[in-house]
Amino acid sequence: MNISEFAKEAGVSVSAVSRYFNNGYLAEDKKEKIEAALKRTGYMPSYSARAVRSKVTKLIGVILPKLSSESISRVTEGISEVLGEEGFELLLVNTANDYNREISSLELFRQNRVDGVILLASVFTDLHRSLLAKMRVSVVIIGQQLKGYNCVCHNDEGAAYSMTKLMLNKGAKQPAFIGANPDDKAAGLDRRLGFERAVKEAGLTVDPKYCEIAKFSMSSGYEKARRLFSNRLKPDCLFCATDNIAAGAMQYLRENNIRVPDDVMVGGVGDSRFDKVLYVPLSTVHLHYKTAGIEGAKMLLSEMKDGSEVHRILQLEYEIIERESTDKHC
Amino acid sequence: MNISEFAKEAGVSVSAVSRYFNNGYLAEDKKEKIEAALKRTGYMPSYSARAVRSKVTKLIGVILPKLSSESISRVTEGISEVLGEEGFELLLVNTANDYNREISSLELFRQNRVDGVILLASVFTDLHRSLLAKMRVSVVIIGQQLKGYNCVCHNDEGAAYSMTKLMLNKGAKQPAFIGANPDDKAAGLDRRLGFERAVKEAGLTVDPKYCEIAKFSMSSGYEKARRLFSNRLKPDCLFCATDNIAAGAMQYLRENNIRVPDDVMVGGVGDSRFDKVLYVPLSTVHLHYKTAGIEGAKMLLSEMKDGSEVHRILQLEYEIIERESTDKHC
DNA sequence: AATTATTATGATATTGATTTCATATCGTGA
DNA sequence: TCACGATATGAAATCAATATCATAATAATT
Repeated sequence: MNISEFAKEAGVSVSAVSRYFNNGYLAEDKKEKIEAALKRTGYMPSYSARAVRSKVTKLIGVILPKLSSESISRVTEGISEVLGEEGFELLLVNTANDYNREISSLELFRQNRVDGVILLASVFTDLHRSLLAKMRVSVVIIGQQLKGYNCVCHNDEGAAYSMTKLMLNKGAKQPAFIGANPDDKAAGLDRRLGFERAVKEAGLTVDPKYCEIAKFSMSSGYEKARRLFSNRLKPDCLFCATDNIAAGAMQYLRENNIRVPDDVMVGGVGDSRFDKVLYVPLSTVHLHYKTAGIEGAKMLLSEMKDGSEVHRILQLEYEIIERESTDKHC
Repeated sequence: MNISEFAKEAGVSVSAVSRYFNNGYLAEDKKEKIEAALKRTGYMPSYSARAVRSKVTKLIGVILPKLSSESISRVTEGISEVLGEEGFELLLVNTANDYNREISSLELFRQNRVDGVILLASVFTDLHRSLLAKMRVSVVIIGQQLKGYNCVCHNDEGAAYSMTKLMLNKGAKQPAFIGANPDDKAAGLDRRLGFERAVKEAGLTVDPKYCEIAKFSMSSGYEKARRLFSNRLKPDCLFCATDNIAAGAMQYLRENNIRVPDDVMVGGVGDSRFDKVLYVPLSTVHLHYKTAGIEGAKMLLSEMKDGSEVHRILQLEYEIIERESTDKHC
């Protein structure tokens, strides 16, 4: 059933029906006629047709590297909370860390499918930049910084610095590092730089033999810990770029009777749900993931409203959470 | 820029452009003209306009009770994998366990917004049923059973039964239970029934004093464990309806020097990532969440293709994973 | 060679809504 | 009483695409 059939059924004009759904001038008796007919027929206006004429889809495209990650789903929850409030729905694309899917979904969002885009990318290439430039809708980037766009990001360098410093302050002399791919500027590069700054500031040197790069999984953390500890290397503190990596690494330590924190202190980033129930509760850095989602969504809404060309970068701070894994007295 | 402006720019007819994007008959030289013009202009056809005429949105509505849950995000990952393959995108609605949002998103999906719907509901009311009946697109339900619809669900009763039985077989005589809201048929009621069947089969009785209902969170599990163990009650095995609840409960046991498994065995459901890195690795039941998403999506695709009125229920089986938390010898 | 199939074409109708426009009615202040 | 703004109305134009249709040009089959 379409609007004109429905209008006939209700005994009013097509315009009246449209006005009913769009808060135009409409006499009370017509409203009643329409409401009665709505109950009889269950008619609903077509969103696609509405979108053609009014150019509003009430859809926001959200591009994610994966779905089953605690940090990402917290961001998404924040986004969904704010946008849901304003009557927007999310068109979610899971790129599964696949570069091509990321590109093709940006293409997709150029087809008048969405009113705005929120991008949680990990890597930016030239192709990303050129596609983003072609976008005709507002774009907000969460988790990374890109000049010319509204961004919400975390102080990754600071978070890594503080956590490493916390361990070095307790007397550690041989720091080790398990990080992420440095192409990922935030979680990979910046957290590495924070680690290095703390090490250098403590008058120590960053030894590449004590540094590993892992994937974002527990099993990868386990594997890299094996490489770090199975040689004659003897790190006395270990900074991991994510809690998942840290949890995997600690599993290796446990299986090999390396005591935490007595033999090695361990620190992570992310404040994952499981941190406090690990066999040694894990010290970590809380990053405001949900807040990032909330603020990113608000930024998008305001950019969509003003159409302002001024872009700003909102960097959220962090909080150190100390638990037993770094509870050592010098 | 719209199709007719673009057609003029490319020097071909509007029909030719439409055929180019829809694999109709088209001569090679026109294809080339169009491709050249595409590069020059960056034209993209409007999806909304296309949807009005062709009644295909290439969008699947997915209704979830929350985003930041490991089990749910695994289901979603499975869904996204299969549907992405077929060129569908997900219109995600996070109901945040809010009954009204669930209803309103079903309403939303009646407005020709999506080609199909996947519903991960926990509770079914009459209003749910009547709205589902009004749906003009295919619907698949994941995680619960509802007559008249294609469903993919887990053997929740069996999973709970087997895990409880495992503990009782090791000599436990005083079983305890921390479950979920029984309005949630699958995770609440069925897992409770499985627990009860195992208890009765072992010749024991289900004592309500040893049963608690928790929310789906670690902190709620902690709280309910406190209530269970702080009285003079002395359970020697504890079945929890989810791993999150179990992890919270174990945290309480640890803080109160109640040994696992020596004093109490603990079993959960869900095979969460963190299970094996808990201070006592947790025995659990693996439910095929991702498979549920994959199979649900496939069901939806085939229902959309045939438009068949035959509905089937696919019940996925489970696998017991034994770890230290139940590793006790009688 | 005649007859079908297949490929190819572009004008026009159609989809289901909103927007515009010309016009009518009503209450209120000058 | 007149003029003006606010309220109200429905026909028709518009949005950006696809579907239909009538028709032409090849290719394949008898």
